[in-house]
Amino acid sequence: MTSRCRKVYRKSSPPLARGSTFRLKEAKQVLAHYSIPSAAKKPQAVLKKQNQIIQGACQVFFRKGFNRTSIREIALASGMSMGQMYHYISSKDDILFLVHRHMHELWINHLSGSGIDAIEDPETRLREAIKSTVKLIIQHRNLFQFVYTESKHLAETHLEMVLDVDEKTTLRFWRELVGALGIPGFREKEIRLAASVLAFLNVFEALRGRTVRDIGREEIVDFITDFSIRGLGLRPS
Amino acid sequence: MTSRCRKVYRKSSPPLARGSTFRLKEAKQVLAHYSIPSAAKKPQAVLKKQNQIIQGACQVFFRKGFNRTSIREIALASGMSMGQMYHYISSKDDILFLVHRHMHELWINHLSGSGIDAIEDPETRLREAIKSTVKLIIQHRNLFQFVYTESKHLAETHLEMVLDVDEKTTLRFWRELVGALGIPGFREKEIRLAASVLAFLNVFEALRGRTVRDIGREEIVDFITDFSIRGLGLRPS
Amino acid sequence: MTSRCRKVYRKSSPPLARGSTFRLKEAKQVLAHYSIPSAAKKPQAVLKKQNQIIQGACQVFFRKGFNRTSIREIALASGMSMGQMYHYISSKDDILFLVHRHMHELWINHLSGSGIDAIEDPETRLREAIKSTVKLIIQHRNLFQFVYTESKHLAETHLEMVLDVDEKTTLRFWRELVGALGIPGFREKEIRLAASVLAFLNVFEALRGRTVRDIGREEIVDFITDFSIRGLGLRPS
Amino acid sequence: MTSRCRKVYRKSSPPLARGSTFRLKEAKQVLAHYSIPSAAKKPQAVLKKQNQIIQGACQVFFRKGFNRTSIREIALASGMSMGQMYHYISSKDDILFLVHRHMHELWINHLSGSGIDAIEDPETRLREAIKSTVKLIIQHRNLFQFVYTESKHLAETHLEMVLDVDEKTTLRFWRELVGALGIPGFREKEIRLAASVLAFLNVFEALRGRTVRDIGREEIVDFITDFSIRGLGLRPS
DNA sequence: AATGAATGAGGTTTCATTCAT
DNA sequence: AATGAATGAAACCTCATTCAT
Repeated sequence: MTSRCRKVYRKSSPPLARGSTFRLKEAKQVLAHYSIPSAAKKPQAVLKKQNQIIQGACQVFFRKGFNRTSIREIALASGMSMGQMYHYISSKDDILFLVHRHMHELWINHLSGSGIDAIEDPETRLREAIKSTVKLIIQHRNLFQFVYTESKHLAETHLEMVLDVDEKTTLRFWRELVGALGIPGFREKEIRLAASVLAFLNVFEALRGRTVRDIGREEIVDFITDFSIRGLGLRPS
Repeated sequence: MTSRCRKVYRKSSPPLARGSTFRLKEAKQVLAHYSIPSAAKKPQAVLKKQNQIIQGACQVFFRKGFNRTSIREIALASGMSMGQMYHYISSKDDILFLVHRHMHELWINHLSGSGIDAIEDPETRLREAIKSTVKLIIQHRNLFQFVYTESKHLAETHLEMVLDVDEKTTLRFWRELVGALGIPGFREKEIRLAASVLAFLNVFEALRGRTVRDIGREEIVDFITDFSIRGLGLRPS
Repeated sequence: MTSRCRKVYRKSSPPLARGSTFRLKEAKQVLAHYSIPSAAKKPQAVLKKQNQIIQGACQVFFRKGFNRTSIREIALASGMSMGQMYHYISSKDDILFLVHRHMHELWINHLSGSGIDAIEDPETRLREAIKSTVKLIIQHRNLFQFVYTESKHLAETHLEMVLDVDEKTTLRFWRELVGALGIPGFREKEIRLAASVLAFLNVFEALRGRTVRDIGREEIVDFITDFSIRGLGLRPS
Repeated sequence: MTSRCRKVYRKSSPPLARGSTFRLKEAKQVLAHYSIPSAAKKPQAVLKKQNQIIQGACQVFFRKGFNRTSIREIALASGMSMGQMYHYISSKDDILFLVHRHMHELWINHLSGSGIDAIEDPETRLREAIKSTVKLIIQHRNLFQFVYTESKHLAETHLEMVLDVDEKTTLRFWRELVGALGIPGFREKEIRLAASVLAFLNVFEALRGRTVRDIGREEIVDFITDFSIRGLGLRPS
């Protein structure tokens, strides 16, 4: 009753970069290892169609939430018949996972494009990463809000996968950045805790921004950035 | 299809304390103004039965989530027949609201009992409020996690009410505390933003603690407290 | 994928009478131990409604077979709504099992009523049992044909139960009768084999009678009876 | 809803050998007159591909039954694409018919190879035919079980054809053998009845052998053979 | 006040068959 | 001749809510 899913995912040994220099490129590689089984043969068609599904699903999901959205509605919004859709996915949960992965890709690509990895100074790098992330999340508020509140409805296998992705991309990314700061008194434990808290704070506007919707985006971005930096004991620029 | 609820709540003008001294007592009063319509006559019986429902519902909700839990299961866990339960509530959403209110009551009572209101020094008062709240939330992790992730599935009327309660108790409480600090450069906007962020950070462990479950509760409490205090630009004790 | 059923049956230690005198009464008791879980409370209502379902289901099953019959059709033929029907069963397979049990009950009651158990002479008793059984089966040709060809479509749990019932009523009954004959050279093995073959032959008309439908029932009954008796090496009356 | 099949078979007047000497050769000829329409041109390719389909289908059918097996699975097991498969058949029912015909061919070839037709003495010929048939059926238990229990799910046209084949090969074969015995009191009616019963008994192990699986094959073969011979009033060797 | 049976719309998923390439 | 993507009609089952007792 708990789980309605029967098929399992193929994750061919998702590699976890060891060492102190986890960067965005590696995060991308990690993502590539998680895929949804499909009856279709051509990988390219799969990618295209799954994107179509993601787009359609988001339209409805953001409005009604995961549970109140029926597969029929998703198919309609994606411009596919239900039969066709099930050619490219195997369950409703699969769609949620696709959206989840889409969110991660969006974030990674955004950061890659903003040249974070190239910044030398660890403190500046962290600040810019936060700022850039918060901006993105505010911009795609619906997506992040949806993913962060609905992922928990996934059934076992899918849930594990989602947590896995999170752990191996987001958390690892922040941990690396915090670790590079060399804050006195911060050992592995504190670093991980800080990384987790940073990742959490980033998503503030998407999850609880309702109450501060009258405040400008810029101000919120700056506030969260400064709050995070100061929270770590650093001095805001 | 979006909303299955037809009955509306009686909220007889929920009063919002004006002035600079919003305290926990007033939060309690606010809460008292939100109630669920029931076909039953005796108010006391209603209270008792509704508590029974809350207890039963939580047992199942925490395990299976709101949507996967059927009314029948809640009735069973509450030791009532379905017919009886519908005497004291009018819809499944009502139950979610009851749990929500229960969470708020728990928090207010907890803070009341810890003598926060009596602390003179604003900085100490804030620090203790945070610490006490984070402790409570970790202790009742399931409840807070459930409420914070499931509330958004409520249909219109119920959702408004939930947000209203939040606004008039939690947020107002933190705003008052932050406002009393007199941080330079903090006008109403910044104060509200800070209050929102604090309230959000408190709930970190319940929402994202999964990733730091190997770290001791005490350490997490202290970390969140210090992080919050520093984030506001204050000096941790 | 193989089994769609999740709920299991309560069989509270189905007793298997030991010793040489298994009779129809005991077969009845065995049957009573197999039941279908139902959300309903009053056992009497359950019995009545389940009978209603059996009657309705048979109307459609005999015409279209198990797989081609939808539950909607069964509900319709039973004069119930689908919701109501699912109050008294939990799956389509349950209905098939109910029909199976119904067939066994019919047979046991028929034999009970024909005074088989009272016949002293083992040979006469066997002959009469065969004759009586074959008659019944021809009379309820559709029912027996249906049960004997469709039972194998059941999923695991249900299939086991059906085989169990068969083993503990039908087969045991014939084994007892054959055993009482004291045929020279017949040890346990031969007795069980003979019992199985007899049970199989009885159902000839229902399964393959199509090809001899122009021949009178009486003649078929006599032919099968004599064939069976002679087959065992006995002398027909 | 009852029948999903639209295409009909070409049976160019299947000839029924008249006279008292129906033999296996003629049975083969009868079979040859039943075929499945195909869009393909070369008859030989059709035969080869259809055999491929039969082999693949059986793998899955025996495991999951007709209804639970999807066309896709059959195509996979046959090493064909779905499109290709539909070049050589026109419906799922066609496949069931192919398997049915395959079973008959197997049986006829088996008997042909065992020299039954050459045996002079009618009693010996019958005994050997039974023995040989039962052996074969036990050996190909899955096939015979499948065909005998699933054929009835066929839609009208196909069902008629299957019964036709049965009537014109199996039943006619046994009728001829029994007729040749010249049993006193056996007129056409009794002969046909006996033939039908013999054909039915042969298949005992495949249909109900589950209950005697601990007993050796040899013993079962001998038991069925002797039982049949005695049942006809003859003396076992 | 209380019971639990009844309703019926709606959910997700499967699959035989057709069709464009 | 061959591929496999696309269709769309059911299929089985669940459940919030109402109602007769």
